[in-house]
Amino acid sequence: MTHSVLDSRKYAVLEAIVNCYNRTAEPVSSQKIVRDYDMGLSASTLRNTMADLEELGYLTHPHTSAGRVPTEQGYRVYVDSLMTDQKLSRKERQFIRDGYAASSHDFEEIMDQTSKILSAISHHIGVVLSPELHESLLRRLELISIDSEHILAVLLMASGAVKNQVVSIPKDLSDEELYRINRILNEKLAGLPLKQIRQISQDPVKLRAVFDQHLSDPIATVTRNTFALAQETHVYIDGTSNFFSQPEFGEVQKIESLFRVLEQKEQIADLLSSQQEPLGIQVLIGSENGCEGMEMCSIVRSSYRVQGNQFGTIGVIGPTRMAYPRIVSIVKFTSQTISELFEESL
Amino acid sequence: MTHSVLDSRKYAVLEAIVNCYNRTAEPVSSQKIVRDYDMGLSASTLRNTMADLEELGYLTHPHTSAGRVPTEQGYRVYVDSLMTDQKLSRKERQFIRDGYAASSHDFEEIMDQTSKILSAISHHIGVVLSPELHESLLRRLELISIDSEHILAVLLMASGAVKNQVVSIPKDLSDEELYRINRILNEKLAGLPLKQIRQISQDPVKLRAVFDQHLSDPIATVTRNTFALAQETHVYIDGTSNFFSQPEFGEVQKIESLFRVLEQKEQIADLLSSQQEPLGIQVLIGSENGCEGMEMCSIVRSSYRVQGNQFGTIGVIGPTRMAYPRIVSIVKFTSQTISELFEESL
DNA sequence: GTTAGCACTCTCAAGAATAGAGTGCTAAAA
DNA sequence: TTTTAGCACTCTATTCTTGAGAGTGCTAAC
Repeated sequence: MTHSVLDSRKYAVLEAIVNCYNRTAEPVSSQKIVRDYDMGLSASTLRNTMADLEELGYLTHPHTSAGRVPTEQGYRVYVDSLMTDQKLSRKERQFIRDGYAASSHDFEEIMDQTSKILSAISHHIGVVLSPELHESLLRRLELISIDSEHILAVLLMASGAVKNQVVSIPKDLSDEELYRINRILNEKLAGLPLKQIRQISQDPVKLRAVFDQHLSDPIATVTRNTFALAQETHVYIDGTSNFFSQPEFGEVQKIESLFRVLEQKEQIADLLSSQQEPLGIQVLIGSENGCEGMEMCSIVRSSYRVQGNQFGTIGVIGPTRMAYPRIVSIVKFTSQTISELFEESL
Repeated sequence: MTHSVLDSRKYAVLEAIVNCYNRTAEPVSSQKIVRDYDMGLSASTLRNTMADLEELGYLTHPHTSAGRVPTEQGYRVYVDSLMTDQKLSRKERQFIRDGYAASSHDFEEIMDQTSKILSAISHHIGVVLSPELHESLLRRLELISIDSEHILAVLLMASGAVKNQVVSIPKDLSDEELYRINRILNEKLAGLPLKQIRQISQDPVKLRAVFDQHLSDPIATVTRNTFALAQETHVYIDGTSNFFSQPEFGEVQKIESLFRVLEQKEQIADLLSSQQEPLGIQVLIGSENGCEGMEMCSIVRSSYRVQGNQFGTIGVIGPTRMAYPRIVSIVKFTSQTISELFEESL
């Protein structure tokens, strides 16, 4: 086969080096390849090829007399066109499914469990970003009186997600009045996406259009306050301590910067959601993630479908030197599984 | 003043050493004390006293020609009878109050915010354990239909805590029937502690006694399933990365064992709740916490009152060498503040 | 185009030497 | 009897050196 830039030997050597480096975490020498991979070439020839690959930017040298290490660019080529799909074993697939069998129908529990499954099976960090609520369809709304000035609004989404929100109310509302408002809100708003409801709630004209003769001052206020909620997604992380067993994180300062980032949930949320197209799987290698302190990490992420056109993201964060084929398969299969899970719960 | 075991000079020296070591994280030499503390004694004399303190078990030697370091026993004496209260500055108190001013009435947000405040002001790890629900009084219960086989039960507690629970229902219940059950459950169960409700729900005799002529098969089932929830507390942790700046955690393996423990939320919950008496503040020094992997850490913890006789726990986890007086004040003040917060929200 | 051979470079581990910090002990001073 | 000065001794930490080993790059032969 012929490739655009490299001849097939260069590709083969690059693949071997990535492979070997991912196993050992140590620079790969020409001899090592001769011994471990039967390429029918001598060490000398390999050295020439390796020098070429280095010139092209796919490999580096830690120092003069060390073996070669793939660069980010090298990994990019590997991920894009070299690596072959690695099917998960029956056991692994079962492990993932079993993980969900144990958890209840509770939305948060499913999210949390997903991060645990991902980290347990990948031996890296598992992250889950809950879907943005604003694409979500409101299934049902329940208003519960707390005290004279507050109510608790429970928003049950079609996906099964539940959002509790303490809402200020303007003046004492009788229980009957509250109940009436509750009924009307459900009648008029259930089934609509949250985004649309928010637009309605902030626009007097639309409010009038939706509620018609039912519109009253209390209704307008309650609606506005209930749906003014900030855009909010939740991040679930598990397996952070897996990073300690990675040899390249032997020094504290390297691991420190990573952990400082991981504590910033918003950053992780951005990291997962930025430029993620629906249902695609995506690999961000090293500094491609654009996240300061995570230059030594790669991310394999995929969105999952909760319901309708509403998506969340799951991912695995590991060292740049990760077993991409395996991790990609894990993330792919898990996102499928979770999507099916939500589908059948409809 | 006279003490039981030690004369006042020994106490003074021990205090000076703890003080100095906590500042520098390095073994304290006799000369260092002469220079930094005006004790009116020569280095020689101090050396004698230090040797005595070592014999008594309050100090150790890393090696022959190094300064002294307090033992856990030494810290124990320091904490129990040596250290003096250190009032928080006006600024610090304001910082804590401001932290709550920003957060809404949402129960979870208050918990989360508390852990953030604790870690930010202490520069250690802030942990919060939500109160066990079973002591909590049920304020209101709301049943929301999900599908033909499930409903969502929303339990609003008197404390403001909210618990969402997906509940299986035996057969199709009409909306009217569900509404009726909801009304009856509220009528009969609101105001009771969850623990009692659980007992009732599992005992046919008690069920009959409470519900009287209203008791029906669906009511019994819904009640049983709704209140069968596992005992559940939530742990909120923030500031874990603060540990990286502690000099005694310069090696990866030391910090690794700590982080492995921190990822086990149940262990942290146990750690916080074991033998915690109401409203007392408590300091667990080093291995006293009985938590494998946390021998190098101390915990300052205190319970807070949410409502009635229902308590949660907050705490700060830091290195054994922590500024105990300051941290104790922080934990004490924060637990007061949070208790007041819940009191006024009643 | 491929390979063997070889000089060269760099790292890593082990050892040696040195400086410095701090103690413990002893004997003198208060 | 308590305190202090003096001094020998111990241990650490740093620096320098050395040697072995791994791996490359280049050159010349196949």
